[in-house]
Amino acid sequence: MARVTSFDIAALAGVSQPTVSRALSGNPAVSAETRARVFAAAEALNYKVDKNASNLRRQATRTLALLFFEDPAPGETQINPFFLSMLGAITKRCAVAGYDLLISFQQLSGNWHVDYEDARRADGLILLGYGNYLEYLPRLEQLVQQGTHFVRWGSLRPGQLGTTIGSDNLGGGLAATRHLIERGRRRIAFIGTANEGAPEFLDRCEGWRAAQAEAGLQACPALMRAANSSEEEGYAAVHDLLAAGTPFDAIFCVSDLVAIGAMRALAEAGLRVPDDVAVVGFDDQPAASLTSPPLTTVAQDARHAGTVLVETLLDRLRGDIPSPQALPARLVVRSSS
Amino acid sequence: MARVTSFDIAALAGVSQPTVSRALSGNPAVSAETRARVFAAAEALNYKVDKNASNLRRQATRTLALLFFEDPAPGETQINPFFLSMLGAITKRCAVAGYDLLISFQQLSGNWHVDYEDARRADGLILLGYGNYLEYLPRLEQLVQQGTHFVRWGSLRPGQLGTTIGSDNLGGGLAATRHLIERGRRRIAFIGTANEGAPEFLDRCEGWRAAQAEAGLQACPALMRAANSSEEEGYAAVHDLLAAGTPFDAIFCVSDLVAIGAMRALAEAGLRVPDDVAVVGFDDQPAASLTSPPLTTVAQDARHAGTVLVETLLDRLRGDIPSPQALPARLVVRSSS
DNA sequence: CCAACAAAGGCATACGTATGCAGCCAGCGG
DNA sequence: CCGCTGGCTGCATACGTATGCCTTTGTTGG
Repeated sequence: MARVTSFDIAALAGVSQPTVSRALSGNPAVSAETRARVFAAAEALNYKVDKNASNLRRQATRTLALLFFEDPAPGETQINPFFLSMLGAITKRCAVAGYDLLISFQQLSGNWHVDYEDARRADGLILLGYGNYLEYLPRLEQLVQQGTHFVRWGSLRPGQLGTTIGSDNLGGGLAATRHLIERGRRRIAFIGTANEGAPEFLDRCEGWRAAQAEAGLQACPALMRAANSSEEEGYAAVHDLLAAGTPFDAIFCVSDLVAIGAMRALAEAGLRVPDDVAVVGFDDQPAASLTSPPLTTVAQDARHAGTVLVETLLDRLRGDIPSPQALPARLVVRSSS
Repeated sequence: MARVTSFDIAALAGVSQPTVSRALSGNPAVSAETRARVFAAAEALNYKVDKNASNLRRQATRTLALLFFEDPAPGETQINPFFLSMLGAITKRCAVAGYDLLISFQQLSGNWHVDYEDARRADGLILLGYGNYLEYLPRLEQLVQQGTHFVRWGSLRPGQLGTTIGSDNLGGGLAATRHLIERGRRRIAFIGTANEGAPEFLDRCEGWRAAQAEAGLQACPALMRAANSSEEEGYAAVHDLLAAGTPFDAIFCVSDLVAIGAMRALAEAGLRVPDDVAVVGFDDQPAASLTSPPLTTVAQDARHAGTVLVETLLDRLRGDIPSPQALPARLVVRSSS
């Protein structure tokens, strides 16, 4: 069963191969009746354009590549559900726009695989993932000079390459902490890594600080503990916090997973949520509504985020220069606060 | 900045373009020193093969396509974490094998997009997802005749196209139910859709039935309720079960999400888990260990499953005909039973 | 009635690679 | 010394499409 090519269509429709190409791509120089004949022939033979040939000729790929940067933590096997939901939305939006999506996982700890390989296969790149993959951005600079566009998910900072889309992490941190203050909490702990290696977390931390300043309170350094996005680290952090003895009546965690670990540590210590300690998370992952008590958290809309990422990238491909965009982070109040 | 082609490498290395091609693809007819010169030149110019041209010439794509069939349930936006973990493993395994992965979401309810389009872009297909996408398999038959190979994740039944890989659903159902019987439960409910539209669930149901038969018990139809894989349906099913009045002391649920919903319904009715009613789920999703009490469940190793899928497909591409394979489903006992 | 012009479609070609085939040269046996 | 073999490389070409350019035909205005 030989391949069906545009020459076959041409023969069947009684026209030349170039006319087939023009007809199928909507070139207005083709008359309506010719176009109809071509379409009928293509339909009859179940013809599909060979994208390799088409892309080769046009020097474009109609493909976007998603580079997912994995957490370098060894043994880490779970992918954050947040990113996965995003992936679903990205995939769908690409399909709607007629773009293919190529997925590539990048190990931050290991070698850098992106270089020209991926760039040649795709018109644009979407950067996504854990950790501070920002340090790799300079290596993208040469790609940009070759005409590759990209967008990335992360923390909005000035002077970045490509276009950055991210949650309003500062606003989310503010909302969460204000909420705790409104509920009468005065000694609010912060659990999360707050350094340049995790810019989003740093922004959330800044919200925690600013909300307290607004209320005339002072963020207490003794109530900060580092934790990346895992339950174990959340557990360990609160365990440590309790051992240190500084009193606190609320915890703002940088992610739901951390919050779940935190609640486990509190329960073990015989503390009640929210009576003794209120807990607020971040993400609104599915698990957040399943904890006991259900977790108050800051919701990020992963599907919307994915859609915006793709649309922004498509804008760039069209030549526009879209501005960075902060997506809303909305407080969802449940029973843990 | 013009593209770097194999002609540029040829010029720099002082050889012809075909020699470059041969050297880079490891053709043994190229002498070691020539090969070294070519590699050095390619390195110097940061040359990467143009896959469009390469694929066009070779009539192969070095690409696998993942067709994900979505639940037709309207408004369903969450992707099952199980599939998402699988996706991660699939992606990684493809990368290791030097294949690209193209991802395409298919709406069962809507149009069928696979046809020749995807097939032309990929050497092989991986079918994955919810619902009974089996009914679409006949449409793949013509693809198979065109030389496209595929593997699918699902329930192992004889006479299927491609190669099927799936969990040992029957064994998992057996293990879960035997466990409940060992713990002294005698009236075990089954929550899950048990019809041909969800073959995996049907297999799990069969395990439930068989384990009871082994113990001289009889599976009670009055203790069965339908539910697909959502918390709401699990909740509604148990709600309904309680209203019906038939007594029961255990529930085997087809998924963790259903089990979580079930536990919520039990809690609302004032029943204690596991004292009054034991609950067992299926999947061992991350959320399973976070419920209170932590959920006993049947674990499927999603990452392993993804790896096996890719390896099986690669076997097929090499011309082997791998057998269907049932992957172990292992009981994880926690406190809900 | 002819020139000028627009519409429609054909011709030729290029995109970058991989490969069948032929050629060249060195080595070796006769 | 010649012919043969085998290792290595170059030549020519094909993969299937898209597009610049030219030709053909029909139309219109002067």
